[in-house]
Amino acid sequence: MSRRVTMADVAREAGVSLMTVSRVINNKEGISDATRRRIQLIIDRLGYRPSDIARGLVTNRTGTLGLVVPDNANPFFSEVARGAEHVAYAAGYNVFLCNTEEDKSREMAVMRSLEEKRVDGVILCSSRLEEHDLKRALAFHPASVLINRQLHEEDVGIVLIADERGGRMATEHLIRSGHRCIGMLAGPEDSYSGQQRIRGYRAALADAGITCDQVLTPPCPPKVNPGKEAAINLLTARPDITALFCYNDLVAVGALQACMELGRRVPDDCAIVGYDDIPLAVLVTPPLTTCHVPRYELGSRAMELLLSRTEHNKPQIKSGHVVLQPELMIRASAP
Amino acid sequence: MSRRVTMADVAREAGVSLMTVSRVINNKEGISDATRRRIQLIIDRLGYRPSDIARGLVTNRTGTLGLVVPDNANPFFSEVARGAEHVAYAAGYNVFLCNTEEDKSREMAVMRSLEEKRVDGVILCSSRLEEHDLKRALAFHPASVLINRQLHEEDVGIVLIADERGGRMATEHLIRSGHRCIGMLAGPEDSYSGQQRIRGYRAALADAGITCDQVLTPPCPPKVNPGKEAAINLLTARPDITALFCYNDLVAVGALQACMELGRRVPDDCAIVGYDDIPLAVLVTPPLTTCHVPRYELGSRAMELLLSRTEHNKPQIKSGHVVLQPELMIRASAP
DNA sequence: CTGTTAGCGCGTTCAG
DNA sequence: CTGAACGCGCTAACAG
Repeated sequence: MSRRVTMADVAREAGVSLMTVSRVINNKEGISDATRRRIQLIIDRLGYRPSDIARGLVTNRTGTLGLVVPDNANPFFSEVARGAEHVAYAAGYNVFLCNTEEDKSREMAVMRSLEEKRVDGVILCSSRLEEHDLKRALAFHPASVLINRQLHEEDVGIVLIADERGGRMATEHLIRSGHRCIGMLAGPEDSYSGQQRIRGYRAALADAGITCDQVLTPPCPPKVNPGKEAAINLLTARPDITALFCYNDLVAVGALQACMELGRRVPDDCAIVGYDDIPLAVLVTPPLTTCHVPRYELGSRAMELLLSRTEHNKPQIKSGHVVLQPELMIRASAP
Repeated sequence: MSRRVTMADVAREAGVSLMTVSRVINNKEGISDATRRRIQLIIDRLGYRPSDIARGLVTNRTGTLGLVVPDNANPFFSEVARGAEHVAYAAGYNVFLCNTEEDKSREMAVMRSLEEKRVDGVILCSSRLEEHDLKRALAFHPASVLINRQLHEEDVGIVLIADERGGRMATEHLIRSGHRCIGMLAGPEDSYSGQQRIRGYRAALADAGITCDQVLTPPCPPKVNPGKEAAINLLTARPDITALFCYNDLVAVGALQACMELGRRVPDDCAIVGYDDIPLAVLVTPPLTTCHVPRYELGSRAMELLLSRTEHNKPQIKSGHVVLQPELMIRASAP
């Protein structure tokens, strides 16, 4: 490929000025249909592609957004991403999907890189950053939305799951089934949603007059194998536990495997409740009782919020604060 | 936020010229350590971020690459993406992860959008495009690599799985176990890897002296539910089938569910073999016999190839053609 | 309806 | 070791 076709090439070929070509490209008014068609033909023939780079330099907008998630391989986040991307594409935006791999310093690095790319806005999902760093990371972005993370700050949209309520529902379900010694595999300690779920868990126990025990809520990375390990440790240390509430479905699947390995039958010897309701939840044996979370909607709502903050012609979405409700799905792992 | 901090602001503040600042940013030689440190300090204090947009306009490089996959929610592709992104990040690149949702027109649209973003190169994974469209789509990109897709064209890197061999291994395993009527849920008809896997399947049957039957290889979208439907249809139409070879593990899980619904026990009444060996394969009951594919490596090798074609200082990787080997993992669904 | 002028923020010359 | 001028490809604002 010799040299890229530029607007000037098209203009010369058509015998018009740059502006005329520019107007055709951007579908602006004030061009006769005849010239418009003629120029479009030349554009197609030459294979001209407008440069978003050059355009971005002058308009100060890139048509690009950032979406930062802890782990793209987790079906929870890939579905959130689907929701967000769908809305973004429909509005003509592209999105950088960035993985932090549950790592704070990578999260900071990613945010900086997105700044340098001059994205028009960012969605930060389940950020693990401390408040100070988070504010700094957001400050230089033209618009931003948080998912699964609270922050007291004007100018940032927030989309949350009612996780305390979810944690409470899950735990109450286990209590109603007669369980009195309920452990929780609590997920990452710096996860906001994890903290909320624990609150719900504790509140439910307290309401039932069951004394809480710190030992019963060990943290763990939110994946299958760490969940399995944590479950083995907890169930070995505390054989009196008859039920486990898990930070998410991946951890719950790990717990399932742990029970199998320990010779504990699910749900008879140990009931298990997950969180998220990812597709995997109904594919394992027994199927997981879990808190359903509207994952796609989490992403799409966040993106709508972001776009409304980005495109000033659109009516700003009234509330910058959306709370979505979880729903308990009762299946065989904790009937 | 009032106005972005620019290089000029830094230069003015430091009492030096733009060039001096530029040299510091890009770690170029010919700056005294003293000034370098002094300017770095000012950069940090002002929160200056170099604009990749402006830089891209002059250098003609964006530090951005495209990665196009059919379905980001499929664990196979998310792992390929992990491999590719890991290599890209290590080399200082960002990547646009783009979903086509198994749709050809979206695939074309995505490729065009990537052109306009002026990415430095593209990896196209499991492209469904016809040869003509594919060549056109690649032509305007400075560098490109194909995964799971053959194409006779100089200047494009290719990373493949030996899928014909994989299909053969899977089928031979079933034949060795005594099966004589083996169906195949063949996946998308326009998938190159699907076509290769069918070839392997047919070759194995032919070698064993088993007559092939077109009816036994219905295509289906590569997901759980379509796989389930296809399996129900096939097993209902041909109850004499005692084994199914599936395009991928998602389809195989669908087949598993179909068998459960039809009251067929796996593997006794119907053996099932999948493909890919995604994490889910060992989580379902019974665990799937499947062809393991080095998914992460598929992505990382492809990205290495792409970078070697993008960065002219690096030694070009000799062969632009990499073939990775699958490996049969024998588990309970087809012992 | 179409063209002209100016500059977006930076890196690449080439001179000091 | 440092700086001044120029242009990357495009659009905004204003003329005609």
